[in-house]
Amino acid sequence: MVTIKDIARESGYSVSTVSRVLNHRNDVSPDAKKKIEEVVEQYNFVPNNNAKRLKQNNSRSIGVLVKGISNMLFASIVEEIQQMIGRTEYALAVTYLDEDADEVEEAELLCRDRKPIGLLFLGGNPENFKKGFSHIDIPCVLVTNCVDHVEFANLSSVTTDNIAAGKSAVDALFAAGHRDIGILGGDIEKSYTSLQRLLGCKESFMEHGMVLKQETCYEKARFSYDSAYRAMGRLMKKYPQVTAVFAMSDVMAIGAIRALRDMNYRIPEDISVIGFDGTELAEYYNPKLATIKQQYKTLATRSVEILFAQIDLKRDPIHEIVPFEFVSGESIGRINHKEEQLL
Amino acid sequence: MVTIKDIARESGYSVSTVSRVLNHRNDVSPDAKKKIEEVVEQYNFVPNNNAKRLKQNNSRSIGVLVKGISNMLFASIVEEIQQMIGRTEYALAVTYLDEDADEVEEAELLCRDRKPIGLLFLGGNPENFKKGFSHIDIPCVLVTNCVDHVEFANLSSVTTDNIAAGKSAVDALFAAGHRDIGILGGDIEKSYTSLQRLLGCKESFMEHGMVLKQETCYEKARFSYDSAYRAMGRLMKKYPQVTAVFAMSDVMAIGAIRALRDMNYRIPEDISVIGFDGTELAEYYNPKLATIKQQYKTLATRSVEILFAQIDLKRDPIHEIVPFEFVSGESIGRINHKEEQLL
DNA sequence: TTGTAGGCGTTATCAA
DNA sequence: TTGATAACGCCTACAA
Repeated sequence: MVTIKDIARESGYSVSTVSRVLNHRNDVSPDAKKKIEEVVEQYNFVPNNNAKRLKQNNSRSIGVLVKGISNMLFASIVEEIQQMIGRTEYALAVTYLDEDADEVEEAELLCRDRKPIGLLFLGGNPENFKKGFSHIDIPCVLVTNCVDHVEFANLSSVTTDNIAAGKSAVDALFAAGHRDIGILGGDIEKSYTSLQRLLGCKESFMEHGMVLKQETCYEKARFSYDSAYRAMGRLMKKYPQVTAVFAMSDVMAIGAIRALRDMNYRIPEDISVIGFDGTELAEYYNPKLATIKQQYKTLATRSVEILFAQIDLKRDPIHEIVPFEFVSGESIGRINHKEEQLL
Repeated sequence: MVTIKDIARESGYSVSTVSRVLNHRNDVSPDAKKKIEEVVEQYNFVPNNNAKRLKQNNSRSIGVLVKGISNMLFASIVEEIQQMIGRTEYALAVTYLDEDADEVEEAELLCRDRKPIGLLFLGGNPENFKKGFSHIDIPCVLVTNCVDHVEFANLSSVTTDNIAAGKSAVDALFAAGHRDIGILGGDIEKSYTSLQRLLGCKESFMEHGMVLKQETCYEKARFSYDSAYRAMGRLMKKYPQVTAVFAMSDVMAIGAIRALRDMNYRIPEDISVIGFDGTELAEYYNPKLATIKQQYKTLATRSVEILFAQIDLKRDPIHEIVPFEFVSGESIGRINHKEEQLL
């Protein structure tokens, strides 16, 4: 392995001068710079990151922790972040975590290893933050989630208003004449986002003079096709009158639709379905999925802006709400057939 | 930051002994082990990976380079690999690369940084291997791709037979009576896989007494919904008689179907579509996608087995072909309406 | 502008 | 079974 010493020897300069050139510092003569760069090129030298990071205490990098690898919304957000950071001098260290990993613990490890100057969490469980976030002292932004009732001096958040969005989804179903509405969502004990969306649903029910009976109309699922497929089966069993379903992600919605079709229901003629997230897939699916679209570009942009405001401008953390958008799609129908059949 | 020295001081033992305990070695007295572990626990000490890797020359880890973050097939394979490696003493270092990154260059960096004892490439461009793979000297397996005409002493491959699979896809379309068959695939200059599948298509055409006219019936696209959507539009323009389409990934197939539906074609009544990969989405889509299913479990299992055979048993590299499976779905129809309309 | 030397936290070698 | 001590490759005072 060729090291900085080899480059020093071959170029005729000292290690320090080589190091200076490598780090683009300006206290080097043009001659030295040129010669050293030649040798670096010739030997195809790449500095050893481990040695570098062992010594340095601030790598000019920012870390991204993504919870859930096949989350299309997160994929879009990461892409956006990558483009933004790509234009700066900073490097990006993206780490993909399992859906039930402890992102805060992982963040601690990342900090030790890479010494990032800031962190972006895509998804995250407030419980984990309450438990371990105090160990982290660099500026952070929690994206698509917020931590209520707990304030940290270095933690901002950027999120869609999940309560309002959940309400909006169910409102759309009420507006189409539905009153027997089922809901497919995450485990509200663990997924704070699901809990908030459910609160929104309850609000909508109230506004329409009804009470949401959770035992009957809420069914728990993981955020995957087949888990939603099975959940939809269970929901149908315990709440057969259902004429409309709000699924808390587009993936869930698609799983539910397949389940319903396999039970010979037509979407939206027999049963209406609305999803959440507004991923690309929603507009490519048949029928086009009605959904609540999270503005992934805005989420990404604001997260990065807020992070840098904390880092460079030493701003206090803020908790920002990003607007969402109702996408009508083709999967919501006005209520009719089903009721007639039952009467 | 608490270091090994602190632990040494607090426990009353030397740095070396602490290091031994940390690395689970057995030349340590039970007393020392116990005491040191207590202190480690108490101080919540985690060794510094950078220092560790700087010093060590073989981390017990194996690296995985995944090309294309939102590739569902790869996601499934990674998951499978994770489960397999999870049962061993080895750690996994997964790196996600952009679709047009140079995976071999990245692999070199990974080797420097993490000193893995073996590498798994999910996807990869043979060109990159020809160019730079000679720099890499640890056992590697290229998954879902193979490198023809170039033999490296440390590179195995496990792949679906892309030629046969491509042929099989088009055979299915011929079998349903189609003769005007369009193809949506990657850039055959860059994507070796696409090239092979296209070769398979050509074979099928020949067997059916026809010649595949590439200029007319092949349209290039990226492996994304909207790129395939646009490509389908172009294909329709230059080859309006088309009655069936083979898309070289399920994602492409779905993009194509949306484009066709937007042009008021019904699938499969007017135009048939078959995809490739056999991802979960294929069975959740409407209509259920006909597709060529790659056996991701077998691909994963064999890759890992072959890698370890190279590492532990010093076996020579092998190039293995994994069977594929035709999934009929609901998106292929026998030819009828379209021809009638045209006559 | 350049060079020397010390140290980052760990592991490995060698003696004890 | 333990403990000094010398690396690993790089960065950074400090000196020249």
